[in-house]
Amino acid sequence: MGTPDFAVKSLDRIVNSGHEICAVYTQPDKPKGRGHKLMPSEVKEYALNKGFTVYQPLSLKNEEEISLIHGMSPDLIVVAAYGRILPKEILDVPKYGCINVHASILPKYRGAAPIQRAVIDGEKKTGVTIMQMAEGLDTGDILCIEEIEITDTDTAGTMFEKLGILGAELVVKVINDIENYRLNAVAQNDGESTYAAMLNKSMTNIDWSWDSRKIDCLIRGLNPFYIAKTTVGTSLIKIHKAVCCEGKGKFGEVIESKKRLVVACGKDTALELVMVQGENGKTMAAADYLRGHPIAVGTILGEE
RNA sequence: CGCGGAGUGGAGCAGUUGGUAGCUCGUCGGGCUCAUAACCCGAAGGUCGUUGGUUCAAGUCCAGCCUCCGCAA
Repeated sequence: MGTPDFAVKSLDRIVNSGHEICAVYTQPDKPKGRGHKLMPSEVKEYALNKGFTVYQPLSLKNEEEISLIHGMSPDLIVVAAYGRILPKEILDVPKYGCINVHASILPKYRGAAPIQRAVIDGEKKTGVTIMQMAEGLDTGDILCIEEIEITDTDTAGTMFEKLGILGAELVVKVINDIENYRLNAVAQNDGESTYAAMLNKSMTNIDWSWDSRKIDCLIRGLNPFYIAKTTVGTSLIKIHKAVCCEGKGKFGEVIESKKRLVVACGKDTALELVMVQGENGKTMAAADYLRGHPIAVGTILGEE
């Protein structure tokens, strides 16, 4: 059970390691993209390609769905970024229960956006946890954890990729020796848990009073799901990529705008904007942007 | 039928009420300088996304198509 590319990676590894797949569950097709066309999830595309049976129920909390799964009598259900709650009746169906591939070092960053939140918070490392699923949200016993570094240039996008691969390897390892891992499961310390709430658009406006590191982490943690933005006069500008650098000035003040575009931030730090995108434009290097949209030194960003 | 924007020399943009296509940067040549991503002089480079239409005349107006992008999910 899963939906995005992150889940495809695990599914693919499971398939390739010779396990039998009785069915693949994914979210229903949703209208997406320009024109509001109905688009299948990445998992669905992969599964159909491989010829698996695909189910896309709106909810699993009803008799029909539960008995359908019962009928398949699976040994194990593997869930990765599925985005639906499994009722207890389903958790209890498989011989080995349900396991989940979660992209954080539990009990930290339980919830919907663990990868993005870890990058935004400036964490130095994150990881993948394979856990036995319980009724609470990401509260089950831990079967296996592997950590991975977050570098200064990682974005939520690159971490998704890395963690997806790591998760796929790890989940196969656990499945192959499931009985042993179950015996050595460790309960989570609920007192240390934190919750990674979903991202929303109100976070995308850059607050230039923050120090540049914090702003950079926000930019990288949102990318590519959202792109952080600010304003130049009355027009919007999105910032795809930035890097911390030397300099000081008023919050949001442009202190260099010839070859490089540098903005002063809080605590006497500064941020060089590297890849930007103007309104209705495509994303481009800051120097390219400046040729067609000159910005005077001293301009304050984020103010109308 | 979800809404909206854009396609102009290598790059990024401008082009007003239709009438010789401009700007910043880059490139090439020359000059100046101890020196430079600096400065000065000069040059090359565009069938204005595509097809058709209106017109004496279309980058500019109209219709279709292609490509890209934002909102929304």
